Amino acid sequence: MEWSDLRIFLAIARAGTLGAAARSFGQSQPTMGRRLRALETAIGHTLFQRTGDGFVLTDEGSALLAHAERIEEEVLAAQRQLDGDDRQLGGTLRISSSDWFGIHLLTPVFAEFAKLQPRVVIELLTDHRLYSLPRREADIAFRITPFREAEVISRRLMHIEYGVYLKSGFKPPRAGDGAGTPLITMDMAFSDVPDAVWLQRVLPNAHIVSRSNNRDVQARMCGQGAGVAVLPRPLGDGIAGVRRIDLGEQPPGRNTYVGYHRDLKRQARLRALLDLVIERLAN
Amino acid sequence: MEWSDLRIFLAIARAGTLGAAARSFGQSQPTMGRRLRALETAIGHTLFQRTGDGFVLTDEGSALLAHAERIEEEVLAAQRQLDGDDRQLGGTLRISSSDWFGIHLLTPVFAEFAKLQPRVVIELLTDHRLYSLPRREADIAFRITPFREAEVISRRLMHIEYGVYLKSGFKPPRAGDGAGTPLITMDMAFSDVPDAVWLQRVLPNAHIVSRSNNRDVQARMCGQGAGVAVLPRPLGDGIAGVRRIDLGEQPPGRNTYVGYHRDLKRQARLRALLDLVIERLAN
DNA sequence: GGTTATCCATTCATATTTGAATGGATAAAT
DNA sequence: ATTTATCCATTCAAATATGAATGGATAACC
Repeated sequence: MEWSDLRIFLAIARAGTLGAAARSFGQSQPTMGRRLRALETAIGHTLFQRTGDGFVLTDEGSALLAHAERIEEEVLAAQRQLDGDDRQLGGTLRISSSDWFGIHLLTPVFAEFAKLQPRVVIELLTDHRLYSLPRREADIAFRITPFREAEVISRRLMHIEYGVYLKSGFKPPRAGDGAGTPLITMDMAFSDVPDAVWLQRVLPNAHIVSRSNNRDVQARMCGQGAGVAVLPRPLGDGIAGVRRIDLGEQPPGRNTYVGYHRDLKRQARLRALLDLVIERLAN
Repeated sequence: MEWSDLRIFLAIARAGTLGAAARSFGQSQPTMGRRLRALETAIGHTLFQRTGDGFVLTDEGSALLAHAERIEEEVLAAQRQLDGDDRQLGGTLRISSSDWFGIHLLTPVFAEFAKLQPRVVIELLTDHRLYSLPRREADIAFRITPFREAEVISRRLMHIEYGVYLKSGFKPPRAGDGAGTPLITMDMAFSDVPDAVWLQRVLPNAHIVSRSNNRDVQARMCGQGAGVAVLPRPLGDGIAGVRRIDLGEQPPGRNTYVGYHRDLKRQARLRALLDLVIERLAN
């Protein structure tokens, strides 16, 4: 049984004749007659009596009419819900990013977005797992490496400068040496990131006192006077009690990329959030 | 939007891949893919994310899934109801017949049918209107004239003999005369029915004292001694206190026909009732 | 690294559905 | 009685949907 034939049945029941139903439904009279016949055959019951004046519902037809009307209501409810979500940009967006990026750069933008689109729920995931966009583990991802997946649409979002930071009032280390200088750096798994490598090259005699995979942790240790740290400038410049020091050269910056799955290209809420992020952060 | 495509959507959501859905649904993979695309276009939302491992519901897809499942339940409820009506022979049957025929001949059969099929409600209409079968004013009609409508399926049901009746103990009139004999006969509109014409021919000098369109009224008057009446024998033979008299020749009998609309040919309850009526009454 | 299995998307031939045109039946108007 | 309008059913050509075959991509296994 074709569910769509129920819609034909509804139209005929309401119009009372095949011709009138055809005209209002936008399909030809013989087609509607045939599809009604197909429905009657599929369902095993005569739904109308055919007269010269039109079609009269049988008892079975009347019973089915009640069901068909409820089905129609459910279809319309579905359409209203989806239209409403679209127009009101309701729904959830799952975002993945690194921790400091999410905390310091994304939250202001998301707070602004929440005021603009109060019905969108943003779920920000900041652990180090690489969330799979194809598997819908995340809808939008911010990464420091370019996206390689074919089904991901991405762009470079911004360039982030890094800086070297030390607690205010502490004596800066000597560039090219660093003896006696405690370092705060990335954890072992990320010890090969460009800024960590750079720091050990510039202060070859310094010693590491603290490792973390969390930039905020590094920043807090630095602020407590534990040592020297390379931090993204958006983060470091905002930490109280630390200053940026000059070691004669700049640490390497990083690009940040944003990507989403191509199947969500036309999703209104994703587009709206992305537009705002780009407007506020892109450089 | 084709409602049937919702069924495709349901199958894919449940199977998780296009191929598996196609195999279980009995339609090819490309067709299901196309119909899903058509649905997504019609509804204006992406319902699945396509991955190498199969299809993953979007939020919109999940919302629609809930609606689609309710629609499916409604369709199945409709099918169960119609199947149940059919199997249990539930529903209404509207029957039209003349009054005495309904009262004396049909009621015993209908009482028996009610015991066999307690869920069928029989509505017996015995006024003189010619109920229209095409307009579903009646489902089955019993008439003394053959059915002429093209869409009506009919058959001769039985031959009914008529007899002349008089109160027991009264003196029979003289055939060919009837002077001084009161007659009980049909009303003016039906004064030309064969038995009424016959009675006046056989007793040309008799006088009419009572007319009625109701055979039971005629029989009751006869039983009260009001006069002579021609009655259908199934009726007259059952009246207490009257006897059938012989005027030298038999009054004309009548055939009774039964008809129903051809669109109801396969309706189970109609067939069942008709079979029982034929079994009990046909001659 | 090569092979196999599984996935979805696309192409092209075939099957099915659809609609314009026509015809028969009926009712209403003239 | 004839004409007109409206109804549904049927035929045949055109349009659309469908499925078999094929190809590209990915993951798992050897």
